[in-house]
Amino acid sequence: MAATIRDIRTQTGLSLATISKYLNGGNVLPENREKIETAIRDLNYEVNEIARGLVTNRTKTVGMIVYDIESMFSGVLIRYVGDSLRREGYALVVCDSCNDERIEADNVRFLLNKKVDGILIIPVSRKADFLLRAKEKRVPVVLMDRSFADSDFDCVKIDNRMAAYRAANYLLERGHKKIAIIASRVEYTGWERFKGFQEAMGEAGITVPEEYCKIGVHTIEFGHESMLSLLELPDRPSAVLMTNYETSLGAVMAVNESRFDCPGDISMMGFDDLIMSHVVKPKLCMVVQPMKEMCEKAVELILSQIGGDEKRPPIEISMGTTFRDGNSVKPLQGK
Amino acid sequence: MAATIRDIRTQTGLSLATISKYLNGGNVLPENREKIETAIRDLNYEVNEIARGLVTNRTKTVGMIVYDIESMFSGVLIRYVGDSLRREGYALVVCDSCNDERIEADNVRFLLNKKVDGILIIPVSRKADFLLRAKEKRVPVVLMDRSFADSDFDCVKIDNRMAAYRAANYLLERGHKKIAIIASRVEYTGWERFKGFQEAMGEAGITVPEEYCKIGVHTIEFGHESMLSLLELPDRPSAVLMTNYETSLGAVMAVNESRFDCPGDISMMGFDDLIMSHVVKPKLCMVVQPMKEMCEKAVELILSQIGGDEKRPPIEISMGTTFRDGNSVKPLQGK
DNA sequence: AAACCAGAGCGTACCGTTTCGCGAACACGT
DNA sequence: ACGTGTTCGCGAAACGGTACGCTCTGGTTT
Repeated sequence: MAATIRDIRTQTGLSLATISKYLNGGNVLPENREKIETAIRDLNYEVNEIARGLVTNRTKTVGMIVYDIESMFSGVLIRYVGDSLRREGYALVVCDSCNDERIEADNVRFLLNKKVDGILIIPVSRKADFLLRAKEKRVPVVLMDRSFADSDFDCVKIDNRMAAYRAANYLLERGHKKIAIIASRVEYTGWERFKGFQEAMGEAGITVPEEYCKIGVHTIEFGHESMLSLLELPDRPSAVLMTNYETSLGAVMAVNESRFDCPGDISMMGFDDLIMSHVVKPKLCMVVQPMKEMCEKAVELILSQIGGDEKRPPIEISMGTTFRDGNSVKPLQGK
Repeated sequence: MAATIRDIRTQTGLSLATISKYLNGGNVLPENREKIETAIRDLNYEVNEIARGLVTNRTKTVGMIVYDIESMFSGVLIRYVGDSLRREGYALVVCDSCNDERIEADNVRFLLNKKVDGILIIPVSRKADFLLRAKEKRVPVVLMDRSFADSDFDCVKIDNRMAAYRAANYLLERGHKKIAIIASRVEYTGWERFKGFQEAMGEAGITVPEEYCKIGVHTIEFGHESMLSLLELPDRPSAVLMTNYETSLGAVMAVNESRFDCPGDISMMGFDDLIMSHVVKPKLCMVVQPMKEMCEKAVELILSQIGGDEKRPPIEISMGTTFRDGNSVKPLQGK
């Protein structure tokens, strides 16, 4: 049905090799170039990427595996990554791990089978085993947002420890001493943020009571119930740090439902300036991650691996965060 | 590097044809089946989907073009569609039209060039012209959420007119007469919902004053500013119907910022029960679309087109909506 | 015993590109 | 006039599968 390179041959009288060379930007005589171009227009020929892929072993497709597509965070990453890739002519195939290591491993297999040129992944598993197959097949991998202790994959993430460290200091500087935190146990980022928080508090000479540390999962529900229980403590904290987007939302929701007022009765500091945050009241002070830049870097890395012939040592990029001001933190002057 | 079907041949001594037949579920002698299976295990052979695609003209990949990936609505659809497709062994390539018809047309070209087996699309354009190339190449298309007046594509959507009609009646039944609406001019769904609303109001013998009809775009910003201006009217409406997710959020945000109370001063009814809605106060009464079912149907349709040999007439599926109760509507008894 | 048939295997021609080795043509400096 | 590059084009062999149409075998009909 569709025109092939052979049709171009018959119309131009040139050989396949010459036409292929032209198609791939090689040098051909101006006269021949002319012929080929008109033939292409006449037959409205388009190269068949499948056939090309068969011989070049390239599909111009990369896969992205996200830990949980329901989380806003991965949604945003998908968008930016898709944009950047598309600009380079690559398609993006998205897979959702649903926070399940088994599904995650399956996704890797699926993508390798689909012969993607590279894999971007926000991992669920704590170990890199399931990525072995990719390495064996020399399919480039770039980790996003989370990394493994020992692996030698490219990686783009933010400095979580520092982000939380500074967030804690922000509260400390405004006179808060009784600061609680809502973080996560299992996820890398949540845990690192918890450590950063601990560090800042330690340096300020404050030991955080155990009931101020809500360590669970990064979900709206957990943020919600954690905040409710914090509010009911006999010795209520004066400020709370939520370490990701979902917990931030859950916590705000909890405060709004309660008889307490923010920032009157309790100050809050959130994470991730996604669209939803503009809607909730009060306007949250928060740590914002440079998501777009992160995605662009990740795409840059994966393309450099795909394009580069000789293997280079893995690159790990750690990005800084910024603050967004709001009115959810009350300065405690005299206290 | 990787084992090919020819390696299986040398190990088993069988012919390519037999092995291929086995791989595609054909009948082979038990003895040969045994040989092939061990060979596959020994060499850990996997069929090369690219090579297969070249001859079958199938890529086991479908494309999805969404009008705007930033909208939560499309995000959710992507997830459900991805899930369903994956279950059938298909990969999903996502493209974002950014609400731009030119980009949309480009996306179609891109996907066709990538030789996807089918295209799911939530269109931006009002006319089907840009899908012509797909039709020419006999690549199946299924429209989602929005349809064209005259085209003959499969389509899955909800009954927007009826949804809004019933929403309006819900308010009317609770004694509201001064009802405003926030809808959209350009988007199909918003406009249809506006018509349904008009119809219900007309049947109730009420003419909606022009200043109660905020017809613009389906964005948070528009919802926000519309609600603000409604609140400032000398003759304030007693209830407002927002016709999609984003405008619902914007409107809630506006009320929360204002000196008015919902449902005390003003009743609200929203659209689309997405996660964000749980967070905002008050809990919104809303119309909810059967998104998951919609996606499953869409996938079913596209796969039936891909699999089916003979062309069948296009199918248009219209789905009903349900209500979610909240406390954002105050019954006006005596009035 | 002839005719027929189902089931299984096989050869081989594709599918639409890229790539490699080689040779022709041409320009250039001596 | 003659080697010596350089540029460009060509034929043909991959790449890794599928599928058409054929043969062969052995059992069942008639």
